[in-house]
Amino acid sequence: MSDKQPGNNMRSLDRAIDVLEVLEDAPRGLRLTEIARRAGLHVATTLRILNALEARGRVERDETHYRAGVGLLFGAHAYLTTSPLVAAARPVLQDLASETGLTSSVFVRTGYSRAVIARVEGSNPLRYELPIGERLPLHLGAGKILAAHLSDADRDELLSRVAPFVTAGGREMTGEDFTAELDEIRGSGIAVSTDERIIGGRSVAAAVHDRDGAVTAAVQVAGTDESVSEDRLKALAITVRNAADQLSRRL
Amino acid sequence: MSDKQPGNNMRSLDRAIDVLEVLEDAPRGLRLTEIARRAGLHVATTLRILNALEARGRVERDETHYRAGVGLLFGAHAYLTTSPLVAAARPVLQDLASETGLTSSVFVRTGYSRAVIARVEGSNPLRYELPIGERLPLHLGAGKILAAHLSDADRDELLSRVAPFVTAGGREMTGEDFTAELDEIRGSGIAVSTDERIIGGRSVAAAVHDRDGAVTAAVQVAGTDESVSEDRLKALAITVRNAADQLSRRL
DNA sequence: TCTCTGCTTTCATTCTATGAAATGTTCTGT
DNA sequence: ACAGAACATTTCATAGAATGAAAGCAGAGA
Repeated sequence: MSDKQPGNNMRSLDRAIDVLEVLEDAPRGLRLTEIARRAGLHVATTLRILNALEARGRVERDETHYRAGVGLLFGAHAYLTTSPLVAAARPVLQDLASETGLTSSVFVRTGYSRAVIARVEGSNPLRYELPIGERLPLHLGAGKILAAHLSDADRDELLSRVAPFVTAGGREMTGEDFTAELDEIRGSGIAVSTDERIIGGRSVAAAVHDRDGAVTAAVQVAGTDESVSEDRLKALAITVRNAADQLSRRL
Repeated sequence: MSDKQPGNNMRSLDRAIDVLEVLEDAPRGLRLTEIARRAGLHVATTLRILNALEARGRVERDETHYRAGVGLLFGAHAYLTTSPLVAAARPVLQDLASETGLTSSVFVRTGYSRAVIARVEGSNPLRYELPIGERLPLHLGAGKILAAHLSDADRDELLSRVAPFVTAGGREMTGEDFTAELDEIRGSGIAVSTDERIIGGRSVAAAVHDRDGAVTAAVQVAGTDESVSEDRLKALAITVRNAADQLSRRL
């Protein structure tokens, strides 16, 4: 899961997080052996970690399977209520959604993934389920605008993890293709994606900068390829960039 | 924070969770020394834990303060999408809310607190903010129905932590009062609360049992003391109990 | 400038965390 | 029903991670 980064002490804690990440990425419960395999840990070690986490409500189990526990809710709640970014994002998304009629979201990068941290549904709210906290790829959709501003080392690491890949729409991308696209995105400041993560879906995203100019988040509008039609793209690009800039200013 | 339970290995992991819990309970960022103080740990230890957590996105910091990190969202998402209880609760709450017009919730106990794991707003949705994952007391409101079914040891531990206490409405409760009320609640299977956690608020709650008969969750309807009027209580008690039983059967 | 408070680093020691292996348990297929 | 495999748990000796004291820094305030 995570490469052994030299200089990082606290091995058992680090491994516990490995275990948690395995659980977080699984759509259903997993057995001990499988968790150990995916986390790259010894079974005995994995068991001890799971027991410790279970004792604290961070993990739940039935007879045979382990899954995420209720205790994990507290952390998310704390993040959503204390993060200045989340607080700043809400009103911006509200405006963006009512102006465009599209579902508007803010993403943040963590490691080599991203997470939705705030979302306002557009006029036709597709699904009820709130996707906050879903782990999404950094190389597809709005993730690209975040990927485009990675350091060289981080970008290479990302490439080595995902490239080459195929989008949901069937487009094949090599590492070179992807790097080139990221350069383009960085130039224009806008990432447009069609059929990348979901077929029939299209999105427009722009980067949010913190006070130091570092890219910390992305603002996105998304919809079907009909609601985000080709001839709206130019206008949407401007709108989304404005929203992103507005959010940047609020930080 | 957590008593040293003998036989629990994985000390550093356990302490890391102590640190996380401190952060989760803080309405805003905290300084290193303060976190160490609240968690009952040495500053150096606390710092190492925070660094390890920060490296994994579980904690964020600005110049001086630490707070919960984005990485914590993933766990909550995983819990909400994989927990059978959450899945079973949703339709039951939907029915309950439309039948009563009241905000309907399911709570789960973790340690000596509880968490909202599912909620459907009633006819007058008070607040936009989604409270899923909020840590709430076990001795007030719907928490009582969970407290009423604790083991003797756990109940004593809870008492030692909170009793004596005063409700939001100003009622003073000693440990004996509280124990007596819990006995009553256990007998009737229903917990009614007025002005306990919030002034002007009233709720009715019933217990959910798993296959083994253990109490695993609580179903609650809540509103103002006007919307949950005295003369509705009898009918609501039956409705809520039915909902709880229905949920029990789905597990 | 000096002092106080809080943060970070260093270091020797201890005892936690570790993995191999043995033991116990639950599936699977015949 | 049985044998064999796969999985889960416990035990144990050892390595080295985690620990806390103390020293070294940095920043705030007087």
